Amino acid sequence: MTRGTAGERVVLGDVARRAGVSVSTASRALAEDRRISAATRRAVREAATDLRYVPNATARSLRARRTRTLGLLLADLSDPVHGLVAAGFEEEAARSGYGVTFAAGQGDDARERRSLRLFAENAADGVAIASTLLDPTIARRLVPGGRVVIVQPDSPRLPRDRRTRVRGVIRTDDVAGMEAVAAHLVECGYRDVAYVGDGTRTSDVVRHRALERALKRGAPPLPVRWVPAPDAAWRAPEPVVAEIARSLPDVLVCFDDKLALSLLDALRARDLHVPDDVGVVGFDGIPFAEISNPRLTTVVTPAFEMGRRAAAILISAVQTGTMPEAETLPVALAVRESTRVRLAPAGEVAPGA
Amino acid sequence: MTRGTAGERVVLGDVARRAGVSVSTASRALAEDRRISAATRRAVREAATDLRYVPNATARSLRARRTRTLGLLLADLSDPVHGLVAAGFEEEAARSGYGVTFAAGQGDDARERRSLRLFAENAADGVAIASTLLDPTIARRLVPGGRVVIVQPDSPRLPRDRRTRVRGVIRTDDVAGMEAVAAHLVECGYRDVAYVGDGTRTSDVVRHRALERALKRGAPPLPVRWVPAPDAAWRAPEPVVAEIARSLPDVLVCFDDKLALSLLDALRARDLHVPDDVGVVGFDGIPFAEISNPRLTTVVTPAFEMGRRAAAILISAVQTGTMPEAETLPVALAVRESTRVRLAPAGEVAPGA
DNA sequence: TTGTAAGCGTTATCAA
DNA sequence: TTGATAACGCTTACAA
Repeated sequence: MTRGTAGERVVLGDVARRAGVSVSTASRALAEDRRISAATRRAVREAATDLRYVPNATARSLRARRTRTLGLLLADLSDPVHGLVAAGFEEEAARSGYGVTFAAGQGDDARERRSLRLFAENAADGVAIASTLLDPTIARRLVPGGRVVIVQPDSPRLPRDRRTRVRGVIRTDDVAGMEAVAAHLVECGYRDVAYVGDGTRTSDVVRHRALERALKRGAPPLPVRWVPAPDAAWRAPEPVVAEIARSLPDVLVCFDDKLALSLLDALRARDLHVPDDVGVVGFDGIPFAEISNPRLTTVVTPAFEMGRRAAAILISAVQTGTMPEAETLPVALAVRESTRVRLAPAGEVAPGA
Repeated sequence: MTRGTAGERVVLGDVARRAGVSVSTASRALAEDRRISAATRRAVREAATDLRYVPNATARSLRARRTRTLGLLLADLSDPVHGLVAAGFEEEAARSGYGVTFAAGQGDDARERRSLRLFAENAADGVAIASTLLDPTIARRLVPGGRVVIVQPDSPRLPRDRRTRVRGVIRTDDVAGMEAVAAHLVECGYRDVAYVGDGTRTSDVVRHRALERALKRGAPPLPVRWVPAPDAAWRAPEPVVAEIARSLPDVLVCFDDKLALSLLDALRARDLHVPDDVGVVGFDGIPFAEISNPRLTTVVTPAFEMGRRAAAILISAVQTGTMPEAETLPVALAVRESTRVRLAPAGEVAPGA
């Protein structure tokens, strides 16, 4: 028995020897190179199967100067939205034969930089960053080829308006989402609207402002109260609800579903009934928003699809060498049980007419 | 300017040249090798920083025959339990300087094998498999070193009893969990108990049987009805609830929280009130079980911790060469609102006395 | 159509 | 304490 048949690692040389050809022929044969005769190709394939040959991607990557690996950095893997983004990212990457290595930043700047460095050392062909506070410019610097796509950027440094053109950014159309929310609130006859959010994150500011603007454009124009809720408020919503209860608004528009659902629970603990005492609107459309009690009215965002697009864009960037322009994915308002028509019964009464 | 200062990739040779030493010295210096003088070490470090040198992990891995990378294969990344497992796994791996590459099997056998093969080609130092149907023996064969740890194995092929000793397996103490559930059910005075699950997955069978046995041991012994619910029933629970409604049990013990929560919603849609008309018990303790309405009584499992342990065990196996024995992590019953004392008011009446 | 040999960027062996 | 040099396993000019 030749070497390689035993416990030793089987390498291409072993396959070549068994097939009675040279290493280069074996290499080409396994790559289905047309220059190698069909017979030789089959012989090599068989030798490879017999020996249970597993190609060494490390050696291949070193030689080829590309790893067929994508890096994915996100804030928290256990978050439902991020889980969906990651799932979509992995699915698309796998479809194209790319591996995915991932890291969670946990909102810790040092950790995020360390992760990007790890991606760099491991020579990821591209990197996606989802919902982290990291400055995109810094992120691009930390990734050698600059092949970075940012999903739902939350850095305060990124231009907030829709006109500025950026490359390699994927976001949801939060403005349109909030416009739909505003229209729905008006339709329901809500007057005293409160927005609940932390007041600093980019996506929070974007959503908050979009809501304000849309409501200001109405007839009559409606103001929006702001109820501050720290970033982790969804883990301990009671203080926020206490603040809310001091002067109950008609409806609460929440930064995201996690917050909205936890508020639902905390409101119930205070015997405040949704939607009778107060309406609640979420943002994201996570699965549990569909089966909460009451079911949550929310803006459904395509989290899984964002992940897919991020991977697709990266792979295309790797292959073409140019990073596609920013994409904004559509969202949809799902009206459910946590909001309802308030004053007049639903009808032909044009609001403000 | 020497080569490497420009856009070209900076390699160790560039650092060595700038520091005025040889490549080998530079390599050792960056590895903080004691044999290199402190002065030289600092000089090399500085050169590296100046040039923004990023070591090439691919080359290092090729030479060192280990990648400092772990593979994680799970069924569905967007599932809350898996998300937590993944988060724990990544955290522990990162703590030890390991990267994590992951893949989702989506219950597709071919896809799972392909993922394991990808891990093999990329020479992951170890692989963790969570909640997949893959036969552990096959899994071990597909991973070169056999360094596999299986989290919550769901293969029908794995020995189900607690005596058999296996290596590299991490599971939760589902039997103890169901015993606690049984005790709670008895305490509540439930008589007509139904178990809802798909009837095939290992964890389903384990939980089902454990519940049956625990209830059979009571005084009086209680039987358990079985309500079949296909694997994906939580996406479309209506047919299951229809079946349940034909003859309403006192309490539903569900395979997992996802199923329990979706049943909660479907029951409500039918005007069946929980816990007044029927009690509901879940399993897993996912975050939303704490804030559902009613809040879900469930067996809380340490999903995040399972991920941590899996990574820790793998890393130790990589370093020591031996795979630690199976671990069973403790669970805890969380009694919440979806179950309640039924017949007699809560009191000193010993059940069955 | 196939073989020879160079080289990807490290680390480790052996000398000095 | 440091330096030359040979691997690691693969792909790809360049030859034949």
